[in-house]
Amino acid sequence: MKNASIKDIAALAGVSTTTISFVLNGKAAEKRISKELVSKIEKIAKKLNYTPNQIARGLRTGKTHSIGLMVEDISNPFFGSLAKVIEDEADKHGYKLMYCSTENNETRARDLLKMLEYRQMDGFIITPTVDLKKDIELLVQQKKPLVLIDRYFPDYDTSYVAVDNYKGAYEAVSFLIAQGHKNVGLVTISQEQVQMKERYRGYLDALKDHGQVFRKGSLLRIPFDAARKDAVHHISEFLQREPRPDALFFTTNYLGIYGLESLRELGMRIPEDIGMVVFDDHDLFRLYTPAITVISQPITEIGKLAVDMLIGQLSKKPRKHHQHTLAPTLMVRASSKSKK
Amino acid sequence: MKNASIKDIAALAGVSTTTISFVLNGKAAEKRISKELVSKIEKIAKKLNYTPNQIARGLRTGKTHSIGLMVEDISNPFFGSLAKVIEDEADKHGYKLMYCSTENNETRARDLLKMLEYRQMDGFIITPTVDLKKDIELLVQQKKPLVLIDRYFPDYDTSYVAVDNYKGAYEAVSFLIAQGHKNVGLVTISQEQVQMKERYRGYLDALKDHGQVFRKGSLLRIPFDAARKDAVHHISEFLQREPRPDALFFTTNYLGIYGLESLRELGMRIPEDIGMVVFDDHDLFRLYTPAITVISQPITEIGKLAVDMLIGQLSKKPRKHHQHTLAPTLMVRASSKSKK
DNA sequence: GTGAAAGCGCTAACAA
DNA sequence: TTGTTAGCGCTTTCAC
Repeated sequence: MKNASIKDIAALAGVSTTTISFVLNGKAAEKRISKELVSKIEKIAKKLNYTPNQIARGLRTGKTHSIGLMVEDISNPFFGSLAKVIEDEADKHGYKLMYCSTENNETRARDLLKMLEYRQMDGFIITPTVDLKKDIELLVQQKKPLVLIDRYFPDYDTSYVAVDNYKGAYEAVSFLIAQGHKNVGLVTISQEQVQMKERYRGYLDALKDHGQVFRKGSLLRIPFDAARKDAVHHISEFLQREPRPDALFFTTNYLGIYGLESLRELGMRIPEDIGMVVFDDHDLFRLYTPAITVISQPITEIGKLAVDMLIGQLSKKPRKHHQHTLAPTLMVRASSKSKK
Repeated sequence: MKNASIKDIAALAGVSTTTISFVLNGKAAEKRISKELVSKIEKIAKKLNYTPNQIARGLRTGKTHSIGLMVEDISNPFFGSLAKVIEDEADKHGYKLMYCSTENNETRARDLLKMLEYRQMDGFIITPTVDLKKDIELLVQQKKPLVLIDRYFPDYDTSYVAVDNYKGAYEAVSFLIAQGHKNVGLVTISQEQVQMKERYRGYLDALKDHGQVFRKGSLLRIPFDAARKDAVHHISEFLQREPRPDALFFTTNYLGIYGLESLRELGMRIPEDIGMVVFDDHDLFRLYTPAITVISQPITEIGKLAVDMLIGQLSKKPRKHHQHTLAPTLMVRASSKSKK
């Protein structure tokens, strides 16, 4: 059984498709179509189980009422939660999401962006990979509604909502130092994303401002796409190299998780043997014993803001780019020495 | 700047849109279009940065190459991971996903399904809510490609891929009993979903088969939409009612997480004060001290199978419904007494 | 108050 | 080897 079309209704009602279209789009009053006709049409539509074909409508109106959402990895709870907030918020405005995970793979990200364009998304909310700048620029030039989240291009003017990564990292590391840790190491990923650079910079400045010197050996970079096992292994090796760090700052939640695995393998105790702070919260960190201190991002706020900004672009003609940098929160828990 | 259309290319190349369409759809050879023309057209297309409008194409072909994915909650790592597998697998076949979270809300689920239909999804992968049966039946009647995941309707014949929930629960509870627990309680949600019913049944049968009697007081049902705080509170109360259970089986990962919070609040030790097993794995359970024994679902297999089944339906005409019930795995860790 | 007809961008019979 | 044309389902202008 094919789906009923506006034509079928027209045939049954004995009127033109135009009238049907008017009625079904709530323009009956405006067009002063008779009450009887309206109710007759509505009855037929209901009986035929009519659903307007959004593809056809989209072709005609140029609007799909769909938003393309590109995150790094939907299975990461940070992005999963963000996606959910975005979905809810978009829904309030009548938009649906087509989503995809870049997995931080440049080629994949580029292909996905193309696909989203092909599919005529009305707007985009994107966690860009480093090399996606050119493609993003193109979108902006074409005046496509677009909001970047989680990261952005420092030297290119787009709308984005991110978090003060520098500040978060600075606070995290300063906190570790204030708690009495003498040799804070950094575990980060090996990609040059702004937010990671900022977290790195925050780490360096915190060391400097508190009279600690940065040693190259205190830095561990793990490939983004490293398998869990390999990543854990890297961290374990890192932890056994002299001079051993007495605290670690992890720049992402999954690195923190790997870290916990590694510490457990090595039988190291937190915070006696090593202190730690992680960027991004997670159920695991909250409930771990001892509970892990984290830098927590305001996920709901990020998501809502991103959608609202996009909706703004979608509706208003003359658009300006807006940048929002939200403050992350240091959630002090028990994963560092107590102050001395 | 508007997007270039096939017309623009045709105008520039001085040929008809048909020819352009053939060339751009790889039918140049078949239609024996001259090499020069082909390369000329391709050059123009590239210069105009041409991207075919999939909406228009979709309208014409009736295919959107999109799959509607409805999960319970994308921010739950179980569904997040599943979504990722599905996305990857669908991508291999050239399909993109439009996704949404039902949040186990019937009205919402129904609306979302409608939206996915409006948007002419070629097929559907769905985690249905209990009352969605009628709507699903309608889809099946219309011969829409459809695969249910995680749950299904026992009395309605559709394709689905799920896990042997009964067996998983039975094993979990039998294990707890075998480890010496005398009073195993059940913490589940208050909705009548098949998979939950099955887990409940597995629990009851395991008790019976091992000579334990079921007491009503050993059962706690938590509303699906309970706020974290309330849920934790419920569990805490439950744990303080006499006679206290000496082990708990949680039917979902988030219930298990709430449980952990509750136990921590009450200062109860695992497994000395209470043993536990959770249905669904999670980083938290794996890394918690002590590590929590779980029933783990084969997420990758579920996702791949679901997509492959759907693709099968998408391509082949005469379709049969296939049901797959995969075996979950008991991952024994340290959250129960040692055998005595 | 209602209808005819054009057209959104693309594909695919059918022609030439 | 290439072009003409109709049409996918809907919206919308203009006409009556």
